[in-house]
Amino acid sequence: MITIKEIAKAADVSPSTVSNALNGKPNVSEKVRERIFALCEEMNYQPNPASKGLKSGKSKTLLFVFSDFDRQFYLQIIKGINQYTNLRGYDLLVCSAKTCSKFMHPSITCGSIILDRRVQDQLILQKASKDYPIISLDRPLKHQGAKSILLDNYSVMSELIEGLYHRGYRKFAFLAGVESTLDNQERYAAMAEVLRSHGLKIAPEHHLHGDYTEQSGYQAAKILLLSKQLPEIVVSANDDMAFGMIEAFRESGLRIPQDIAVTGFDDEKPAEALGLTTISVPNFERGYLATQHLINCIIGEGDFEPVTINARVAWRNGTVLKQLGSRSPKDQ
Amino acid sequence: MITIKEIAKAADVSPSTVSNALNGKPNVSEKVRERIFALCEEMNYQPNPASKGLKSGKSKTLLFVFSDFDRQFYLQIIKGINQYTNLRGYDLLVCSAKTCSKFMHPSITCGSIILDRRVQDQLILQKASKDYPIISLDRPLKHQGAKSILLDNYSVMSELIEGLYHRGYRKFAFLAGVESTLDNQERYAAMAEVLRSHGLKIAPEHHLHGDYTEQSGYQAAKILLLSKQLPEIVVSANDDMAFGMIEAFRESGLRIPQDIAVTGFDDEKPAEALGLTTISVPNFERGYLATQHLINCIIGEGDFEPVTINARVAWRNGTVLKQLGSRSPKDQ
DNA sequence: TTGTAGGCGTTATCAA
DNA sequence: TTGATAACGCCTACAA
Repeated sequence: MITIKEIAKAADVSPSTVSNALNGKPNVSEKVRERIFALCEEMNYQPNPASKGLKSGKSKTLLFVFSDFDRQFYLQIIKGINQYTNLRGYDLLVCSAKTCSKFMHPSITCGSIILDRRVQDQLILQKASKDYPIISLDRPLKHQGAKSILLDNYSVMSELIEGLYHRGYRKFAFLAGVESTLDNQERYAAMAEVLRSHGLKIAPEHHLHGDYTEQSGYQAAKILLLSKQLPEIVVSANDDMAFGMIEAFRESGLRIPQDIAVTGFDDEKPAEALGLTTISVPNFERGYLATQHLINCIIGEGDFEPVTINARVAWRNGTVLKQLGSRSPKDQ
Repeated sequence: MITIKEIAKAADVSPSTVSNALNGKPNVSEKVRERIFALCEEMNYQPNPASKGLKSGKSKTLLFVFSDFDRQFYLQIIKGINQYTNLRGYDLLVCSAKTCSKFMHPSITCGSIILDRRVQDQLILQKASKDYPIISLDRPLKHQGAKSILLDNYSVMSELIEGLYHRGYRKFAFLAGVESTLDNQERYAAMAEVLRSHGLKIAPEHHLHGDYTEQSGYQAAKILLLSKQLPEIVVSANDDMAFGMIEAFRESGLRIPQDIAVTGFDDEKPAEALGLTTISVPNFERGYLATQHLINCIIGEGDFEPVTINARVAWRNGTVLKQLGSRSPKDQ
């Protein structure tokens, strides 16, 4: 590797002069500057970013941590992050939970956005500080240096269930995601509460379990089909599982939405083509906003109060009937 | 930031002893080692990766460069890269073209995989060397230090067109992507050659142009609909444009595939649901393979000969008729 | 078993 | 306008 020293030797000046020239300092003569630039070109000099970070300690690079490369909507989040990062003149680096610890360091990056359940809370708390702010998505944390951006699962899920109730649905099933996640808990709590307020509840055999994958939705549907009584509608904790269910129902000859209705959560790309009623999460905006907060914290103009953002119900007709008929759901 | 020095002071030993302890060197007594570890924990010591890379120069971190956060199938490539990277005990960093130059340096990463048209050939040639190998996807390069992994567009496109010919199609249109890209050129050349071998060619008004986006496909279809004579089939240079076309045709009341057939390229997720006949590219495998070659080059066991991989035609019935009828295509 | 000293590539300070 | 020197945090001979 060519270093500043070798350029200096070739240009017959001192290393500091080369450094000054390269950094556009005014105290270098035009003649010398030109000579140095020519030599850098010629010798293919590549500045060593590690040593640069050593002295200065500042990096102007943000880190985004995520691993779940299956979930397409994450791309929208990256897009939002990427766009705002560029806007403010920062660089973006992406890595997965496995290796993020190493890169969450002021000498490499100056802050991070975490969207990866596999990152331990403890690691975030350990790394976060006013000098190294961290934004965590979908993960409530109370810490000076860590700021949470949360989705208001509860409100939007309530809106969905209310809407379904008013369309005439009474017999609900819930397809849960990973039980331990806060998202899942909130989505379930909202649903249960709205139903309770209408004197309804979910039958135990209609409380289904998946792990957010399409396959688990397929399996849950197959199991549901064994039960004596089918629900009128299955509310899935995410789209992927809803897709799996729909496939399983269709395979069994059930018509959707006439025989059984399905809703999702996330509004992934195929949801629109399928006409799936689901929850549309403003992912691009989430990423954008997260980055905005992060940079503000970095430059000392942000606070560490949690922020909540809203989603909306995307009503579509492919998987939910407009009007079920309040008492006799099967007479379609 | 807590450094090794401060730990040393607190533990009342020298910095080198701390370094030795932390690196598991045998020349540290159990007592001292324990004291040091406890203090690191207590003081929340975070080793500075930049300085580590300074001396050794080796990083065991790979870089993947891509920006096109819209194209979903890139996720599959990352998945493949990520999986193999983990397998070999390396770390993975992802960045976009805009900032990659900075991170393509031995002090940060030890090699990169480039899948981003916006990265200039020149930059790759400048950075690549036996000590810093670069794998470029879909970009032919001849250079010691850079290895190309290319898709055999020509063969698979020939197979598609032959198959369509044998199904009875005669009047072909081609919806081109960005003209300057090699991918597009090869796809067109294969199509033209197969048609020529059967004494056919594409009418000038049936040579359509897009830029790989869904919207451009939609527009191209609208323009095509103005022409006096419609083709029997439009072969699109990618899926996204095919999706746009299909939407436009349907809006105009055309039935697909009865009135007009469509094929794509990429086999993106929605292609299956739509029944779109398209080219399925083994993206996960490409990523996996690219990483394998990269690491082999890094450890000095690879070569820099280009590699070609094969795609396959995914025949589906939603957008192409099984048998058009060799002479009278419209009598469906 | 521990400590000292030098170096990695760059930047900043200060002197020439 | 330039150059010498020290410093950033860590590692590694080598000396004690």
